[in-house]
Amino acid sequence: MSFTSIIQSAAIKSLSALYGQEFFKKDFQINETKPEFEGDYTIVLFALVKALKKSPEVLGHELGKLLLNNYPELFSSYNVIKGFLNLQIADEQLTAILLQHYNDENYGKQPANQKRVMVEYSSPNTNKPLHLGHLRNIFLGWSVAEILKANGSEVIKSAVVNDRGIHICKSMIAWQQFADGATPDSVKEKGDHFVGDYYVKFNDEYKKEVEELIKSGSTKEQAEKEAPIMKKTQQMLLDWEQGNPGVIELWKTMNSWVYKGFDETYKRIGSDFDHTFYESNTYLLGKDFVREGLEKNILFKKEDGSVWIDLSAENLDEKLVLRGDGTSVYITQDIGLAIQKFEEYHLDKSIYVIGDEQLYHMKVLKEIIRKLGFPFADEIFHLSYGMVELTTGKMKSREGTVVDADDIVEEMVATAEKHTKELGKVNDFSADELRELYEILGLGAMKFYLLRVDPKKRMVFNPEESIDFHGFTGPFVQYTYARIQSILRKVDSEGSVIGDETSDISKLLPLERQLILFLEKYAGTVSDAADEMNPSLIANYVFNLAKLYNSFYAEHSVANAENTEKKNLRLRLSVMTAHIIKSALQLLGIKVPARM
RNA sequence: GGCCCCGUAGCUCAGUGGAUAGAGCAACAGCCUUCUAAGCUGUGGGUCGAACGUUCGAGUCGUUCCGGGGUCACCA
Repeated sequence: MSFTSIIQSAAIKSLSALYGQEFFKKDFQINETKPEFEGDYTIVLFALVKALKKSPEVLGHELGKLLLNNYPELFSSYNVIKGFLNLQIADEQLTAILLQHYNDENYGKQPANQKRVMVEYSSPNTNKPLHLGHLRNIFLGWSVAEILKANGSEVIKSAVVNDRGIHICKSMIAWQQFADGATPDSVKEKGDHFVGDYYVKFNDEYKKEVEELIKSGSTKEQAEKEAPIMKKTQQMLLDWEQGNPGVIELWKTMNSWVYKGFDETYKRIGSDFDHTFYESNTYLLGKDFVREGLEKNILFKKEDGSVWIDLSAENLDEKLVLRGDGTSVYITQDIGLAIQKFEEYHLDKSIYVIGDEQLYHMKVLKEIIRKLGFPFADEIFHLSYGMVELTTGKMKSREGTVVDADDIVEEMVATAEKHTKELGKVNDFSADELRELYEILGLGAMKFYLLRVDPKKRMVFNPEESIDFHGFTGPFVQYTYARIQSILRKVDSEGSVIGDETSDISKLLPLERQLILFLEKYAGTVSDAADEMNPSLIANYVFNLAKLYNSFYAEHSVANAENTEKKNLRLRLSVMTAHIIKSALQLLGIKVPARM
């Protein structure tokens, strides 16, 4: 149990004893004491003043005295300033916590809670390579999945691959028309980039044809419909839906190129999935539910045969759920897949990591499922995140203003190499060890950068300035870990071990106290991050922990401490800090180096 | 236009109704004979977009306005 909740219940009991009435959590607040005041935790008394008709000062002293009296092992002193009762935690309590947890690599993790959750993320189209926006999505989804696991849930990581549809046919047509039989192998290009090139070629050619048609007298609208390459593409989509063997063969071949490229990227960035759904398998799902919805009068049919849902009562207007010709739109299959997920996997919760541009779409989806009468509608959760924008504006693949995922990863790894060589601290590493270190640092910088901000907020990336390795960054935290390992190696080589004495621990110095108090908060942070599905809470916590440890490190020597007791205390502090850094970074998908 | 999100230091961001609003970057000044200087310490930098309201107390809650973005397709 965290200090905050221990203090909370202690205060509730003491207040009831003092004033003979019941109190609850919501009746007062517990905060961390601001650094300019003496104390560790603060009970804010204002809210109690009215109910008890006592001045905050009197109240504070009465409560403070009783707390100290009733919990002498927990509190060592208190003071009252205005309406704030500041409490100091006893040193013995802090050292006890340290002793209990310092060597527990699972500190902060919760036992299984019998909840099964699916997290869907990544969900790329198979017609172009991944870009920076996908990376935010992937890192976010992966991290949230790990955070939920740490809190005891069973998590299924899933991806939906958008592998069919008109956009896929565009690359296929362009390949037929321009590739002259080229393959990723023949031109030595990564498969997803190779296919992406033909998607771009399609758009170039399409634009050219439209312009020519306009020149020869067509209107813009006509030209866009009549352009030969577009007509061919639409025909190909029909052929695909009818299972034309040649088209299916080409589709399979080109998709396999893309998958190979994606797999390479996923492997490098450390992303994985327990299950992949393919849109080509699921796009027909949902039609049955549309029929059911019509029977139940949840949906209605317009004169032209198209099917709609009226959500104007929910402020969501009318939404099309099936085309007039009976074919699916996006939401049709989403309805089907959403239901299939719950029924097949017996989920308690289904999380979708999707950009905030689809907020409306996801609200509608949830509402439709609710109206269809499925009780799990409330357990569909859209984890929406803001777009990654460039200083020059939005990323658009068609206009070539995207930051390619493979490129940026490569750049980060190269930057890690440059810094490492300049510092020259690991000149004895083998080539393999160096390569591994560069990956750990480069990806650490990249992931931390994308995860340290609140997912909900859109973020700006400046391609001109490379991502930093100093300050509020992954490498800063990794560096702190490496420093601790260095201490532990030194102590180990001297043949010392951490003693198991518990008595005679001298008074804690301010930075030692602060560190223990901060380490204690890790479990609460992991739990908050899970409740809010927000990895940035972990990133902020672990950065502040590293910062605090670095101050401690600069101020006090561990290996050459004043005496054995201090040395043991500081070794424990260091070991626990290292464990938590490793654990927290793992939740962000970031690895730690033993040296850097 | 309807609905939704966002405006905090020059830049990128924390701040979950409580005390004099905090970090990182950038700028400036110090600190390596001692466990890794990718570090530490310090200085400067703010009408929290604006106004009104609720409250003992508002960056945080409410209303209105201003500025930016998203979305409202028989697109995906």
